Formats: sequence, structure tokens, C-alpha cells
Amino acid sequence: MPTSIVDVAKLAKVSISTVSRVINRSELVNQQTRARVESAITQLGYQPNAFARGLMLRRSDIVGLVLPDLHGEFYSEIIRGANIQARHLGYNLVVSSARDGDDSHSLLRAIQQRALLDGVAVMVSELTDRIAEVLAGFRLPYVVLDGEIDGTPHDSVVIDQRHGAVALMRHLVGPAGAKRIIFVGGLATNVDTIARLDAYRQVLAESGLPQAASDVYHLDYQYETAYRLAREHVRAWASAGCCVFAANDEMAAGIVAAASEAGLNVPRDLAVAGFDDTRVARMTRPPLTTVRVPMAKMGAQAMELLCHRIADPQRPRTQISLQPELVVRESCGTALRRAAGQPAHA
Amino acid sequence: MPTSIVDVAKLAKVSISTVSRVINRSELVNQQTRARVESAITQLGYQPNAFARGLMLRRSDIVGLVLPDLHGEFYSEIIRGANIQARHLGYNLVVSSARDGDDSHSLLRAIQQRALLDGVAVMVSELTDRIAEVLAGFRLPYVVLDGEIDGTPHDSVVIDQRHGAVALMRHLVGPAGAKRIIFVGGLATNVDTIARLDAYRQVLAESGLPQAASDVYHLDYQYETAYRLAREHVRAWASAGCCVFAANDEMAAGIVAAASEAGLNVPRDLAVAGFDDTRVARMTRPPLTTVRVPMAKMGAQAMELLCHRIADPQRPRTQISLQPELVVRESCGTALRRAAGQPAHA
DNA sequence: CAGTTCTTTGACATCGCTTTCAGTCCAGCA
DNA sequence: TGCTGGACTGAAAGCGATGTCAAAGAACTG
Repeated sequence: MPTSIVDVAKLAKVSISTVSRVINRSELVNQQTRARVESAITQLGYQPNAFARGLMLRRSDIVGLVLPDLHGEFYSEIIRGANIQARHLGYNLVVSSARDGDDSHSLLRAIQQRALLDGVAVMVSELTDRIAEVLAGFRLPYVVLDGEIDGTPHDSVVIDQRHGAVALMRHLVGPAGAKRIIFVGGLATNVDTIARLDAYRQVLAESGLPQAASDVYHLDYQYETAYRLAREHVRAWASAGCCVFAANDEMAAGIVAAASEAGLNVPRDLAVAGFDDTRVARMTRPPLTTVRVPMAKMGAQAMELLCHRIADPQRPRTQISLQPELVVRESCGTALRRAAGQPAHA
Repeated sequence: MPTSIVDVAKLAKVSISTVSRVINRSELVNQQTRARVESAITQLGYQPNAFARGLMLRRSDIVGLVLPDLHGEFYSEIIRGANIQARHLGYNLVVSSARDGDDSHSLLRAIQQRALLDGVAVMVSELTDRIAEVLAGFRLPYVVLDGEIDGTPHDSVVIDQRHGAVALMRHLVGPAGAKRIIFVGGLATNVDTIARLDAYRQVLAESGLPQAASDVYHLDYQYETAYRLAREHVRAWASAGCCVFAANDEMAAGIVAAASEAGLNVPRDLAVAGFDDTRVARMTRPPLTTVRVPMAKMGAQAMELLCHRIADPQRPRTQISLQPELVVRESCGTALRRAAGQPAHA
């Protein structure tokens, strides 16, 4: 029913080859013929069939971005960065997210079967064997976001979590003068949590601070959960001179809220640090000291890498590492010296 | 290079028709032949070419969801609902968002040109002529989300914004006992803002409260902006016995923060209501009285409608209206009687 | 046993496009 | 006048699937 290239050809009284040439801006078409064809195209409102085109060209100019989930500014920033870069490179971007739970592997499988995409950037939160397995046999060009997956080396762009977390921890033990630090993370299998916890332990070790297994909590990255946890412990933490290092801003915000409600002053009585520098970090009172993760940039870099891979499937795998940045706000005190008993900020 | 149906046919020593039959689970294939073909398929790791398939079938089983932006829980909830429903109906969902600004129209145009999708659900925040124009000439089945676009009637699922806003306003003038209400909205062209402002005016009128043009502010739905605005006015508002109706939770949170910092007690000194019931509503202290918008449901309904449209392009246009729900928390007082000078909550 | 039906299979047209490859036409040149 | 080459154009061969139709053989009927 929709108009095809032959309709255009008939109307313009040329062959389909010529129409095709006009569409693909080939230079070998006479000026007048071209005009005739173009007018026929607009007259019929013709648009090439993408399936037929893709069948010949073996590409769709569409790339995908697969995320474990879409909740949170974190992801939308990645998408934004990726989107802009993808268009810049001549691709259209589509986003898909695994439903609840870990069925990213089935989503990836579906994508691979459909194979209408030229390539895909995938981000996984939990590294399951099934995902690794799917990826290992993947036919489509792909890059991995923020997940160092061992075994097969992938094209990937990762955030140097350790670096950022170490900087934050050093800020805590240094300027903020923590005597003991509580770590509140996500699931123990979560790749981000693993990296941040690692840095936590390293800095504790290097600065001779106590390491107790009971100082490490594994929650779910949610405000509410952290809030409830903190409500129970916050007074104890404060009187023990603790700082809290939450693995994301939302949990940090929950902890700050619990502390405030318990009549504690943040940061004077309890310093709390977050991670990610999402919008909540500025919405919390006091604003959170946190680590800014270059999310938009990560998305953009992923697209760039992906396009290179698409262009040359044989090129060697590349790893890009992005540096996060410590953002000092007020939730851990500004140049606070707790030992001296000074107030947090004037 | 990748294996095609002929490779499978050769290996299994059958014709391509038979392979096709096996793939499409046609019943007319002999048990043994089927087994042979299936083994050939797995042996070669064969996967049908989606372009060729789409070319014949004229469908891809993929539907799209176009959003004006992806920031905010608002959108991710829609996506979640749409995603689940789409899969349920046998479709895969891809999401795309307009970049910054209002180039949804160009995105739509691109989608229409590619036309690899079976249909698309579009949500627009600002109703520009260009978008209406693109939609008017749209070839793909589509539904419109949360935007009553006049002129051509569309399949659409809308939130009955007025209804929710009226309920909230009545709560403000009734139980919360507001004498004067400040409206803080988004841009004056924003469809949501228009509906909410409308309800605001209606309830003011019906309850004989003062309507001053200077009580209406048009911001940008951001926390920061609302915070800055509130910092200037909050004391004046409080002493005038105002309530604030913010058109989304984030702005409401900013206003609450400004009020708290000015030493005001919310809700005793100033009641603040939000809209949307996003996560921030519960993260604010005190938690926000707001209006819950069934976002996930909206996404799901959109998918359902879209699938019906795809199945039957001739069916009459349908309008689905979803009812939002008033959520009373503490930011406007619980059964507060300001006239009696009672404290907000014990 | 001939005729009919059912089951199973393969040949081939088709979808709408891109891309050789082989003209056709005409100008330029010997 | 005949030849060469350049500028355009068209015919036709795929791309990789689906689906139609006919044929081959088995099974069933009278």
C-alpha cells in the first residue's frame, strides 16, 4: 500500500536505479532528471522502506543502549550524553532497560536476535554468568559500560571508582578528621559497591583506622532503607565520632534525614558523604560532599567507542577510564577539624 | 558472511521453505525433518535476518516510546509501565528522547523515516505546531501521552490533571485552611502547568479566595529555581497566611528547604503542596502532601492502546483518562486548623 | 485397483531496495 | 567519417526471508 521506489520511478519516468541514485545523493545524475525525481518523491510523500534498505546495506544507523534499570538521574545523564554523541556520529539511539531483576541477559538475547541495531552499549549492574555468556557469543558490535568483566576483554568505558572513592575517603580521614568510618553500600555483588568498598578498606588500612566487619552495611541504594537503618544507629555513630560513607547520594540523604530528626547536627555531630553527585546531593540540607561521576561523558565515550568498533570490527579492544572528581560541600564540614571541636561552618 | 537460511537448508538437506517452516513453528513438518533442521540451526548458530523478515512481514515487533526528556522519576515510571506491558503483548520496547529543547518533532520525523517500528507512543511537554504537524502526517500507528492536542483527534491516554489539582486545592482551602494560595508552576506553555493552573483558579473562584496575578509564578520545574524564588518570598508568604501549591514535587521540596532555612516551620508557618508523588515527596522533611499520578499505568495503557491501533488501523480513536489521587502527608498539616492556631502535628 | 485425500516437501515469486554492468547518446578528435 | 571517451541511464542480479502452489508419495475409500 505505501508507495515504493517503483511508484516514484513511474511518475518520474525513470528507472528505479535513478531514483535510488537520487536518494543516495550520487553525483552521476543529470540536474533535470534529479529535479524530476525529487518532485515525484515529494509529490508521493515517498519514504524508502527501512527494511529493504537495511537488507542491502546491512545496517540501520541505529545503535542501542541497554541499562539495568532507568530509575535515577544517574541513568538519564548517561542517556543524555550518549544521545547527543550518537546523533553527532550519524546514529539514532534507542534505549532499552532490563525489567525488574536481572533479565538483562534475555533482553540482550532478544536484541541480538532482532539484530536491527548496528551495535549496542550495555551496562550491567550485577555481573551474572548468564550475561557474560551472552556477551561472549555476541554477534553485534558492543561496548560495556562501567563494568569490568573479567574473562573475555571487552571494549569498555569504566569509571575509575577506586580513584574517586579513595579521594573521598582521604577527605574523610584528613580534613574531616574521622576516627571511624561506616560504609553503607549496595548489594555485595554490585560492581560499584565492590569498587567503593575496596577503596574504603584500602584507605582505612593505610591510615591505621579500625576496620570492623560490623561497620559495613549492604543495603539497596534506596533512601528509605538507609533512613531506617540510620534511625537505629545514628546516635551511636555520632557519639563514637564516626563518619558515614554512603555508596550513593540517595542513601546519604536518608542518613542525613535520620540524623537531623534525631536532633543531630550534620556535619558537626555526624559527617555524611555520598557518591555520584546527583541532584539529591544539592537538595539535601546540608548539601552533600560527594564524588561526581562523569555520567554524560561516559555515555558519550561509549558511543564513540561503539562507532569505532562498528566501523572496524577487527580493531583491538579498547578500555577507556574516566576520572571522577571529589565535590566538597557541607555534609562533612568544610576544612573541619573535629579534634579541635570547631563548629562545622560559621 | 553470517549464516543465512540457505546454509541451514543445505546442511539439513532440505529446501529453504522447510527451514522457514521450522522457524515459524508451522505444524506441517515431519518430526524427523524438523529435528534435522533444528540441529542444523543450532550447529550453525543461525539467526534469521531481521531485515529480510521485516521486509516480508512488514513488522518488527518493536514499538517505541518517545519522551520529551528523561530526567526524573516521572519518566522512568512511565517507561517501566510501558516496558512491562509491551513485553506482555509480545513487543519489544525502545525508548528515545528528544534532546535538549523541543526537537521532538525532528526525532519523530527520524523515526517515521526509519520506520523500523511498528508503532510509537509519544509524549510531548510543549505542544508546538511543528509537532502537531508531524503527527498530522504520521504514517506509523501512534498514541499520544498526557497531552490533549486539539485539532486532529488522537488515540491518547491522559491524566485528569484538573481532577487531581482540584482535589489538592480543595484540601488546601478546606482542611489546611489556606487564606491565600501561591501557585508555582512550569512554563506557561507547558500542558501540565496549564491544567493545574486552571484548577487553581477554579477552586480559588469557587471558594471566594483572592486571585492575584502576582501570586502565580512560572518557573522551570527545578528544585534550585524554586528554592531561590522561595528564599525571597517565604517570610512574606508565611506572615500572609499563604499556602504554596507547587506544580511538582521538586519545586515543592525547594520551597520547603527555603522555608526551613528561614526558620519557618512547615506546615505550621507555611503549608506547601507538591504534585506527582515522586520519590522526593517522601524524601522531603516533612514529607509532601501531593497528588499521585499513575505514571506506570499511563505507560501500560499507552502500550495497550497502541497495540490495538496496530492491530486495527481503522478502529475509532480512543481517549483514556486516568485519575490521579490526593496523597495527604505532613507538609500541609494533617487535619490542620490554622484558624485555631493548633500545631501542625503532635 | 482406481480414485481421492492427506501429509510433506521443494520451486519459485515476492517484498523494496542497492549495485554492478552494459548500453545509449553525444562531443571531441584524428 | 569513424573512433574514443565521458556523462547518464536502465536492466537485472542479488540481499534473506515468507508464502503460494504444485508435486510426490502415503494412506484411505469405495
